[in-house]
Amino acid sequence: MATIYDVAKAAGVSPKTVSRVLNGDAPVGKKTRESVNAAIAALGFVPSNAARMMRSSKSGLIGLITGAISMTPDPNEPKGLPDLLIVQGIQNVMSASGLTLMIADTGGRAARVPHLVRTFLEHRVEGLIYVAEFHQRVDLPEIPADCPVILANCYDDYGTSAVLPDDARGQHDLTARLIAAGHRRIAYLTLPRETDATKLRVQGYRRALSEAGIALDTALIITGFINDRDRSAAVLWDAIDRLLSLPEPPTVFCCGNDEMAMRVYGILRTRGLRMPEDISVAGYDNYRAIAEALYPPLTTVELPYAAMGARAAEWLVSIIKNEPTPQSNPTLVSGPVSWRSSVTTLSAPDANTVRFPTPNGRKIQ
Amino acid sequence: MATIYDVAKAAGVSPKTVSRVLNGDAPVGKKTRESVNAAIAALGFVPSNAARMMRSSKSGLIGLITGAISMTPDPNEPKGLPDLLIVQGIQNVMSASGLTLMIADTGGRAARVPHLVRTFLEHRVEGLIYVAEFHQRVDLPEIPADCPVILANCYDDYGTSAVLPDDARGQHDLTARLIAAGHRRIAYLTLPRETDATKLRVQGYRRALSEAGIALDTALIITGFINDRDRSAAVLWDAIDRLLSLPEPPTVFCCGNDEMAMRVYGILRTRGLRMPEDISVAGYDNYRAIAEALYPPLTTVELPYAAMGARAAEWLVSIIKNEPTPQSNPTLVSGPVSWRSSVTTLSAPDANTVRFPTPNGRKIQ
DNA sequence: ATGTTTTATGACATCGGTGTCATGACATCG
DNA sequence: CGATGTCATGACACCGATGTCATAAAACAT
Repeated sequence: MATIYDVAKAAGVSPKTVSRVLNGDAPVGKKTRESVNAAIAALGFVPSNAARMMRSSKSGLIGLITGAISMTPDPNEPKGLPDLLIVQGIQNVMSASGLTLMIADTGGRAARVPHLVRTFLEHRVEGLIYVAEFHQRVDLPEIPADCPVILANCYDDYGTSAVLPDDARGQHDLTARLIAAGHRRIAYLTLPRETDATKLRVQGYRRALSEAGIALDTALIITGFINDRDRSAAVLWDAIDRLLSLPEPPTVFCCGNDEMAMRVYGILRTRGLRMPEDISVAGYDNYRAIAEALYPPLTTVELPYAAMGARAAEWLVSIIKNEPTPQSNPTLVSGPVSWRSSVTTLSAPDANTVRFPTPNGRKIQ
Repeated sequence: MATIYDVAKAAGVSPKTVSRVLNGDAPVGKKTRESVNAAIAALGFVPSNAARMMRSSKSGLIGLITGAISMTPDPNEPKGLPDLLIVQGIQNVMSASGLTLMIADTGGRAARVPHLVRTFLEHRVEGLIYVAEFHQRVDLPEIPADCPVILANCYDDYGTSAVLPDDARGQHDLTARLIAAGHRRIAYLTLPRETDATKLRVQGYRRALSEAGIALDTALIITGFINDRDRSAAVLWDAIDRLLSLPEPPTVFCCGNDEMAMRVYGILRTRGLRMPEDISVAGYDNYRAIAEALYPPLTTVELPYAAMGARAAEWLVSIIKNEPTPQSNPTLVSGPVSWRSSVTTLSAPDANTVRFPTPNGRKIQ
């Protein structure tokens, strides 16, 4: 690869003059500039970032660590991919700020994180963002204080800057909308109960009920997904059966995510129930490949991944540029309810009885 | 940030000795090593990659350009994300080879590619991989011959090394399996006809029919998806209606991808048809979040994204290491058919009549 | 004891750019 | 016309590692 010296020799000038042409930081004679540019083109010269960095000690690099790209050990399991939208949101802000994003992937092994952090520090990144695949607590290795860190979709015990989804508000808003649509018996099929998202969403669910003066019936809250692949399907079937056989069954099923909602569609159909006439379903995530393509399209809550990414990136950029950062920590980002036709409006308060299907399906709506 | 000179001073040795401790390339006295390590720890010293690179002119970096992370202008549209599995496949191979992967994203704008290539060249990457979001022809800016390039999921007109999915074989194998299961009237709802994937898959479909001695009925091949968001849904409804009203309607619908299959499920259900008793459905991609969660689970063809990524990465690594590369160009990678219960086996050859649903749904299988 | 390795360490140049300062050629001004 | 200022350019040091070579001390062989 040609160097600035090669270019200088070819153009018959000093290396410093070539540098000036490259950076435009001092006036250069027109003829000189032309011959330098000709030499650069002829030699295919591209300046070395490493050499530049040596002097300036400004790398222009931001390190991003994520498990998103290869989260699961199973190579063909793209679940959880929506959180890549966080990366997209970050990317947009960074390229607008003239910073280069280096993305590294844990390959699903948390043990690789220290190594990745180390590699980034060797590259003298000016900041680090850690993106988690779901709302969770994390524990990163120690990072020098002069390298600012932002956690996206996760938080730690040391008060590191964090951007999180406002799960409590999301589930609250959805539940409030369901209540406004006339629903009173609202089932909630949760993700694993120990997750932060579930704890917060249950809080939101309860708050919405209490604001509407509806008594909480804990029988309506059931875990609908567990991390055991083999048993998870059975758990969901069982949860739905229990809910449907309640003396006063629910009129709507809220699901921990859109994929669960899709499974619920299938299960309810085998029970002879039609959506949304017989029973309503709502999801969470607004995972559009599912929510829009399902029939009927799914009412769900948007997990504002792209916005979270953008907020995290803006926060980091403002820290690097030494601008004031009015962010509260953690920063909560909320997403809107996406209202689609999987939820029906119950006009009469006594309408919440499960009706049985008519002989053959009809086109709905 | 501390330098090797700071460490040397703190440990009372020369910088070169610190370097030896860091790299272990020459014997160092035990006591000396200990005091150097202590100084490194005390100062939080991390060697600068830039300075290292200056001397060695080995960057250990691989550049990866993709539109996968932010493919769509619409910020919440994660369609097409499965191709990130290519990135995952690459990542695994690279980290095993001790190479650091720098990922850059086009942000959906092809015009950004030259800038990204330039940035990578400034970082002196030892190789480049371009990952396309779907099987397509591309046209990259010129890249110096000493920087090897691999195209993944795409190809160009200049004979650049390319790794592609074997679409013809995938659709052939699926069709052959359907024929073996007794199907004779096999509908094919394609992706846009001008795409490479569709052209190749139609070839595979036709070959499977001709191998089985079944006459081709072009009325069974209809475009089921167009890139116009507003009209695409109508196109699919219309295509299905036309197929169902044929004098001899199909017994199975092959779809251009799993998401289309999910939509087809919904449409067929509104027509009062049950899967798979009344009609079978097959997809393409093996997008598991959909294929496994749908009810009934979807028969589909795996698009071997992870394997393609791995092949591309291995190819690049062997070029960089100057090893012989027995790859043919393009390298075609094929994925297996994932046979699930959305396709029924037709025993009697006269069984291919559409039956109408029984009064209420039953649990299937 | 002397010669020969081996071990342990440092001095110094080098990689490819850029910052600092110096210099010569003009242009401008009082 | 001389003093001052601007323009265009080059010489040289420097950023932080590492390769090369030299050298002193210790270990080993004869």
